[in-house]
Amino acid sequence: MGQGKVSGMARQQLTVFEHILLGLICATPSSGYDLKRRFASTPIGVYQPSSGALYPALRRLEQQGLVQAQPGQSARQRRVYEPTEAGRAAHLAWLRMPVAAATAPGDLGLHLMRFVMMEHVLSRAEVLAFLRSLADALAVFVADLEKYTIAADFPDRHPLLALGHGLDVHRASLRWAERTIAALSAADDAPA
Amino acid sequence: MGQGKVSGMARQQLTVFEHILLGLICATPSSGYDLKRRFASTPIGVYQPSSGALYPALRRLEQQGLVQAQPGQSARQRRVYEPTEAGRAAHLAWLRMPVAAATAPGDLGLHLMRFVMMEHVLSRAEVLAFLRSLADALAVFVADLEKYTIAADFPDRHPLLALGHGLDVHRASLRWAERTIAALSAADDAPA
DNA sequence: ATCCGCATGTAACCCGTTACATGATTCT
DNA sequence: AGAATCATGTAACGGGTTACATGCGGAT
Repeated sequence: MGQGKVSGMARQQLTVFEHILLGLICATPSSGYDLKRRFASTPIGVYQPSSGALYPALRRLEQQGLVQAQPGQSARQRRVYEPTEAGRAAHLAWLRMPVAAATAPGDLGLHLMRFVMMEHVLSRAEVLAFLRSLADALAVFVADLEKYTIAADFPDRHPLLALGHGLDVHRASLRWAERTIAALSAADDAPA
Repeated sequence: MGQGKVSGMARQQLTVFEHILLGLICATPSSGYDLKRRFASTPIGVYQPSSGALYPALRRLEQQGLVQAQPGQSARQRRVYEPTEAGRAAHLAWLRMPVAAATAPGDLGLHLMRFVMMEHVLSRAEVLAFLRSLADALAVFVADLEKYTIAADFPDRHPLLALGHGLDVHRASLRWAERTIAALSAADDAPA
């Protein structure tokens, strides 16, 4: 999870958490508390960042010049952050990052997060290309796992069954990607 | 992931990683290097623990009296660990830990790991009960998510689509659990 | 005036990562 | 003997967790 020693000057390469915070701030300027509540109210409370993670991360983003506290506004007991130009650029670049086929299964949650944040930011063509490359990566993974599964010759049953679970789950992801491509391709506009 | 301040005396409550190491050692006594290779050769190299994680973790297990280096044996440049009685008991307790419905989706990988390690250690009845409770937890989660999904009224499309992915994936897990229950119930013995 | 919720922040701790260091074995 | 591999270990660093500290604001 950490990405190790870079030392010396300001570390580029944001953490996943930082990227997500930046994305949320790009969507709507927010204070730390706002972000906290947004995480809390998210469909099923997956991951509730602690204060000790949240505020330092915001400061790091600020120090790297990716976000800035809104100046005028009001009380000084509430720092509402908004993205800088550099911040928006970094966020955009993150959204556009290609899907690495090798790590796609492990990064699935991350890619889903990116998918959500892409809406209204990237073009439909870009979104479709993203989904296409995600589907391709999953297809390769599923194919490899299938090959491995039939070749495998375990003495025990549970390992093979567990492998089967991975296969099922990634096949479901793959089908979702295909279906979503179809859905987004079809809809030119939704009725009210 | 960490479980925070316990301070003072020997911290009980092993980390997931420690539990897995303990499980591997219970299955077959191993040195750190052995374990490393076992991780490496695992179906798809998911997670390759670093030396800096592995050896300290083994020492912690040793200090808590859960494993011990085989004494007689041979060279002192290769510590082969075997479980102590306390270690076996802790491993057993871990395998028998009930599936917490609230966290089951997030702990799915963990539960799969436990499922693999259960073979030949727990009775078939216990394994089936485990799978049953896992299936129940997933069913609840899926039902909740379905309810949430139809109730939800987002202005945007992507969040709903992403939610749909979660639904698909967990439905696949649920089906796997049901199917696996059936498979293990049916087989009294496999033909050669 | 006080009490409670908003809001930000900090200290101690834990553990994993990278990268490096260092013995022992084995092969040639 | 020297090289490659086996095998264990350590230091610096990053960042998340819990738990606590602290100020401001509005309600009673």
